[in-house]
Amino acid sequence: MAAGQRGGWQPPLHRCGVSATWQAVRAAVLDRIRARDWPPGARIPDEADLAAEFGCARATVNRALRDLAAAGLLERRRRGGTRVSALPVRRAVLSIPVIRAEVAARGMAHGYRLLHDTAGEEPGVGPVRLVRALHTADGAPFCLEDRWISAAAVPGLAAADFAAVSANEWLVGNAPFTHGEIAFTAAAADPADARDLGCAPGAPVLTVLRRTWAGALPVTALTLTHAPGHRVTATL
Amino acid sequence: MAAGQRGGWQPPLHRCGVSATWQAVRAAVLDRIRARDWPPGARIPDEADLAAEFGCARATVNRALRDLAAAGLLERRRRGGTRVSALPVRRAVLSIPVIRAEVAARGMAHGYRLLHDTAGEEPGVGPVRLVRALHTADGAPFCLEDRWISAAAVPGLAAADFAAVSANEWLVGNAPFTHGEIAFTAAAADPADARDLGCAPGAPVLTVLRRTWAGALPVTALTLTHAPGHRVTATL
DNA sequence: GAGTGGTCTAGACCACCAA
DNA sequence: TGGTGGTCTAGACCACTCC
Repeated sequence: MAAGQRGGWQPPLHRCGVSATWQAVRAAVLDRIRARDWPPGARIPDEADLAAEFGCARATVNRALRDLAAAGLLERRRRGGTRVSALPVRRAVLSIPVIRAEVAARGMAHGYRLLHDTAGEEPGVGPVRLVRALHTADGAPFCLEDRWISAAAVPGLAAADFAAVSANEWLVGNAPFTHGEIAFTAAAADPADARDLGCAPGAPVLTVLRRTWAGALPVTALTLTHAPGHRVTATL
Repeated sequence: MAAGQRGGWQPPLHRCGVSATWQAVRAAVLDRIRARDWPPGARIPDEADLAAEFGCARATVNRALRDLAAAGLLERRRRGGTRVSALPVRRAVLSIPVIRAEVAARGMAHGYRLLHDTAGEEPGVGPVRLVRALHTADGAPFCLEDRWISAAAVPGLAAADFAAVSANEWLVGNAPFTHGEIAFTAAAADPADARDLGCAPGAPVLTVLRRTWAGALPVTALTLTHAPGHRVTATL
């Protein structure tokens, strides 16, 4: 679904109740699913029927049902109709801001220090720039950013000054990507990370691995090692 | 957008190229953003102008732009127009299947054992059922499920047999919720967790905290403690 | 083959908010 | 207050896929 529609929301009262909005249709369908009026696995009426029932256009019903399908509550197939998911795979939207914005959103002052910046070679990628930096929040270590950046995929890379602007932020504006993946895992802080993060060696730290591509070309891969206690949250 | 449209996709060739599809419009706009034809922060033409340019209906442009806004690449405001995000907050969609399905998706056999099941009281919630269970994958510990379930919010709770069906799965069909939150953090395995998971005490483990509500009523809260090495992944 | 969802169109009204 | 996005409509054609 459109993430922008999440959060506090008021139903628009167009046309003063003359006809249903797509949100109203979505709510009505959701109620029937939850009331087990339409039990898991059951097929629900087709769009034309629902449109007639709700007194709206088919396009309105379509939008409502598409939204519920995107949320994992319905499964739709051409010719096969629409069914209530038997085992709904709920989906949560994870926001991934620039680290500086993430720290600022917590009401803290963001700091940044470049730790290492060298040239290297990444197998299967070619020449890369290797960067390690520390982000701080109100002066305390927030997370370590370890990454390589492909020289081939990022024109102007050599000229970037990562002492002045974090690679995290510079890349946002200078290295567009088409797709990527992200993974979360727990790890024990290794001695170097522990030193830079100011925590005990072996302390459990949340690491975020991210990798992006521009088409078939790898752009960058990074590991964010967060200070102990860090949480990543999302809304269901 | 509809999740069903992700993945390998071929542009529909309706009308043999006479007019643009919304995906084509989205791709064209994306190209201009990436080419910095429309730099970060810049205002882009309004929907009517783009519709004229692409030779399609405004609704088609609207759908394309809404999709890009949902992905965090555009910011739209009535009267204010549409702008390219200066600091795009990328969004990733996290799938949250039932644990049994998650294990099965990895091609492993799911196992389940109830460890504890008692009545209790949760401050601010009232009487709850406290459940602790272990999920296994091919016989090896996969994750610990620790949760409370509100008796007030879940009719039929007392009759549920969590030795036969995991609470995780039973709740999917029996305790609909309206909203919830999820958080990831790294922790050190405490002695009890270490024993049940078969890992060393103090080992770094990924914990997932989840909490759901039905309207204003808390439904359940759980902690999933995953075996060391576990990863949670999503696509950008 | 035929039923269902996916999408496009052209027009319309409305809500919101920046100029 | 006017311009912009948000949405609805009624109709249409098409793609997919189950029967």
